Amino acid sequence: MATIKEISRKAGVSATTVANVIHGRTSKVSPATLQKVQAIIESEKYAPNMGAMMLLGNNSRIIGVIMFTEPRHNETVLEDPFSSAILGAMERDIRAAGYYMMLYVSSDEEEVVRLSKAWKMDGLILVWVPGKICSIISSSVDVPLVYIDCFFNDDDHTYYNIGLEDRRGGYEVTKYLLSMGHTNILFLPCNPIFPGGDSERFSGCKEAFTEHGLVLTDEAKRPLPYDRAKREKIYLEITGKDAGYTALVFSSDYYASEALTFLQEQGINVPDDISITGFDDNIFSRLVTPRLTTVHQDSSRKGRLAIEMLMRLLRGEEIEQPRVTLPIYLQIRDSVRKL
Amino acid sequence: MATIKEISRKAGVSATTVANVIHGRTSKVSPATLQKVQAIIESEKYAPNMGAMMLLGNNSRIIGVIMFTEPRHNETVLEDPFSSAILGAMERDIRAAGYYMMLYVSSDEEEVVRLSKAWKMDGLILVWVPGKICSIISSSVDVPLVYIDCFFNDDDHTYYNIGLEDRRGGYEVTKYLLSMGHTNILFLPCNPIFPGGDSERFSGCKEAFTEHGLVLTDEAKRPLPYDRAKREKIYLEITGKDAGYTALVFSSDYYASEALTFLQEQGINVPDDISITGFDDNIFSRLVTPRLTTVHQDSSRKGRLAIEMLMRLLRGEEIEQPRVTLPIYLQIRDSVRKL
DNA sequence: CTGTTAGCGCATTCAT
DNA sequence: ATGAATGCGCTAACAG
Repeated sequence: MATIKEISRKAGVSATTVANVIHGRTSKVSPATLQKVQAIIESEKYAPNMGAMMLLGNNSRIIGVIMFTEPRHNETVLEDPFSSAILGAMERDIRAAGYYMMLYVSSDEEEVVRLSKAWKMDGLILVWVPGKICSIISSSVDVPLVYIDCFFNDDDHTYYNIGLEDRRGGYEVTKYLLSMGHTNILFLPCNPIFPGGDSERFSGCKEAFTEHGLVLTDEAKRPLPYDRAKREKIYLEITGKDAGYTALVFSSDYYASEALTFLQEQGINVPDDISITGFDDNIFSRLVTPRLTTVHQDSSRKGRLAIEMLMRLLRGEEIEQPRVTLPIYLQIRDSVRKL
Repeated sequence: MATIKEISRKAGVSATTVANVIHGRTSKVSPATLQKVQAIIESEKYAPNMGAMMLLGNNSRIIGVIMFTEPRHNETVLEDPFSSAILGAMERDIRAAGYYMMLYVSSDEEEVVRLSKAWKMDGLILVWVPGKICSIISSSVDVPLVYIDCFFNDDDHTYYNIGLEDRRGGYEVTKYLLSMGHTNILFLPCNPIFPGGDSERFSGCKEAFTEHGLVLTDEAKRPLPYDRAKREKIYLEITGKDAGYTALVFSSDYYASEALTFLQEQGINVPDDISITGFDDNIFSRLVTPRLTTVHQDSSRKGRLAIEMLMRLLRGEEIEQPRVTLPIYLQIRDSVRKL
């Protein structure tokens, strides 16, 4: 509430002197005044008006964190431990760097652009933005931008992205399934939340089949709806005898765990009746019984690296590697049966 | 980037006219000018400078969401589905109401006060703030404040809080355990994240014992440390024969699931060797085997109600019930054995 | 060492 | 119907 002007009035000095004290320019202030002014600043609990700062410097120290997801899915998106881990890591590092975090869930690029301008954001983190939209945002926003798990179609801009070996993830898990004798698999992406990554992962699956002398068609891909009841219907359908699948390849531990638990409750045994694999290797995969065989990724590291890169960009440092691809590895547990 | 002034220059009109167009005061602008100005606003992608707004109106449309937790715990706090659910709900409703969400994890009340002033926040949501600190914050901040899961010591202020029947939660679960023959129980709070609620829950446990003609002493309370390895040591220790406990009463599904899974891996069977109960009834409780008997609460509703109350306060509406206590119920599943 | 001033972008009041 | 002027809080350049 207290402004510099008020403090200067109370101290009987000019606003500049107060500003000098605040900014530690002690050489420009006499010790006596310094003491007096500091005391008042303390007692008045002075806090700079960020609005004035924004007006002045054209920046705000706000980092916008945009989860690019459909509104209807909002309530759930933060509930996936994958999002939470990224978010938690980013919040901590943004704060540690002396910035402020504004969190926004939206799938409207115009809104994102407007937001970043209105708040004079110093930088943006964008999660799960479809390729075409990345280029729109990149060309409309003129502050540092770091994407997480995005895939780009053009090379007009230098995109900074923290990604993952998605393709290799799909490849490794499928290769493993093939080695266990599974040739009838179904890939279940969490469409449309993460389109780019899922198609990469599916490509990896196909690659493993090809290498094995087999073919995996697009028929082997079944996107999961947002509605839980609908998903459960699908789980039953695809585990029926007619379907003939021996393994379900999920694109997240979240849905894999959900399916595993649901199926067991329905008397369908995992992995005896059907094998299941996940993706992420988050806490869910260790909680369920049987524990999930899954593809490991370090999601909180994604958040950390994204902020680290953004801070580098803010300092104007050179980025030697604008596109980071974090490694995955196959975490074999107990949810796949050898045929 | 484009300012009103720039637009007015391009349109060859005054800034006031542009402002009139922006604010829909069409009666004060001729149709021709309106058209022309609107076109330029559109093409320039005008976005108001929130800094100027803050300076002008002394408010910012920012809602601060403060998770009051120790720094070292930061990375984990958002990973508990309980936090995520609240957070997801709040983000959505804050955005829907045309406000912006600034997320901050801190356990420094001075920092919180400074933050709220610096950003001229319109309102604050405070989660898990210890009682003494609530009164400090409430007296230092002069915008609407809604607490979540906080407990207050004084009555100097009108506190707005979205709470839970914590005591009854502890009571119900303990009564159930007693009815199943368990008289040697250990309560495991997630100290010190949630001090008020945990002591309420423990009081409920004691109450059930008293009602049953028994006494539960403070010995039956064992706070869990942040470090996972240390927790696992505790899990082993308290399930040893020397300890003699027949049931572990956790204060969150998060730790209950962790313990359950860990113990099963160590060859300690749940519920045959030891019974376990959780608290929250989140997704974890349905994922583990055996499924957790737990105390149900609707955490996303907590978030929704908090924002709803804050919006009422912002509109200056009367709040008939400043302290909401959401109901719990006992969700019986399979993690407790009848002795 | 200390004070004065201009200007950042905007809404508002008061002219014209 | 349109425009000019003011001030919100702050910093930096400049003047004393």
